[in-house]
Amino acid sequence: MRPDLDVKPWEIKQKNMDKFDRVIDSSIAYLVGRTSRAIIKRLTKKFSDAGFDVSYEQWSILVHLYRRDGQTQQELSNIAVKDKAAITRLLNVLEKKNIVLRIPDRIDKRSKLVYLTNKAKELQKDLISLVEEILKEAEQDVRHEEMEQCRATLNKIFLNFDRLNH
Amino acid sequence: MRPDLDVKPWEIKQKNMDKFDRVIDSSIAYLVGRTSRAIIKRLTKKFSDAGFDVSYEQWSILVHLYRRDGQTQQELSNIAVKDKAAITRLLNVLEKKNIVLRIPDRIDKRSKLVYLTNKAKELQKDLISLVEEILKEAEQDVRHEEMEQCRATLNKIFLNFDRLNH
DNA sequence: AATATTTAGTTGCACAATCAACGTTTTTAT
DNA sequence: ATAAAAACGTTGATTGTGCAACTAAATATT
Repeated sequence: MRPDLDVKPWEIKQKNMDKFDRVIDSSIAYLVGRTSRAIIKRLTKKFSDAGFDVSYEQWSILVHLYRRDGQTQQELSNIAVKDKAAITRLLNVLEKKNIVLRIPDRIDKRSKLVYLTNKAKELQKDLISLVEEILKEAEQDVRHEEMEQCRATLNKIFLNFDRLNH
Repeated sequence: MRPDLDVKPWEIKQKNMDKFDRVIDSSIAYLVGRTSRAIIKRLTKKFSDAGFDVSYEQWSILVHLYRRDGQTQQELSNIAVKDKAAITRLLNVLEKKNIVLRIPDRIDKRSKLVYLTNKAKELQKDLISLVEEILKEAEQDVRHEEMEQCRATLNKIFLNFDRLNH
């Protein structure tokens, strides 16, 4: 019984309770991770229930193109904070679905410019509506100022790590 | 040039700038997503630089076992907010690395109880130190109250979606 | 001008996440 | 007591991610 174990779990719990509180529950890493996954799950379901064959990850590229299309893959990689290889593959999928197209840049032949198709523009209104619904859902019981403050803090934390990651 | 495109990007930008601000930059989904990825990247590097062959995902299970081992896979799935299939596979890896072991529950024969090995306990102190360093890094320029508030808000948001996801 | 370095994008590899389907065991309902 | 429903864990299929190595093109160095 309880092989390979010389300390009982409740003893560990006693000794390190405060430490674990800091490292787990109250850890910002845990909180942002599970919140992120919960949002992804919700968005995935909303899109799919509404009959749109667009994954969260595809949306996360698409939304930056709705803001401004004709960006290079590198720019998309930076703004979406994803590896450029991930961008390549997401664009492969989006291109196969006829939602974007890649045009080689005439000036800098290394680059490709990514444009939205008409199909993407047909989707735009509906997808954005769904996402706005989701943002409303997120804000239940959260005052406007509180949300603003949370965004600001998350931004600081992101920048702290982003600096260290480069 | 600019094929399949009847609206210029700067026109889109003009028309919908406020909408995109809401849907992208200031969107909680975007912020938690990129923050989560930045933290994972940092932790992955810290662990690997320190010579520990433990991924972020493996750590995210391990930490809950450090708090209390002998939990079922279902319990781990709930607390880590991951699909039980994901837990199965992460435990396969951790078991192969001799960090955990699964013991069938004598009472409920459907369940398996997951225990830490001595090797896991040897890692414990070092891994937790590294994570505490990371949490410190996150808090640069963030006042204690501010971080508390952010955690509280994230918790609310998570619960809002968690409710909808079930 | 020739060479070295950097940059953009792609591919292979290893890893992880979710969903659905399945076998086994337990619990609930009839 | 038996049958139906639910719960636990595993597996297969599909999708997405990051790192490192690579090709082609642009920029910097000398």
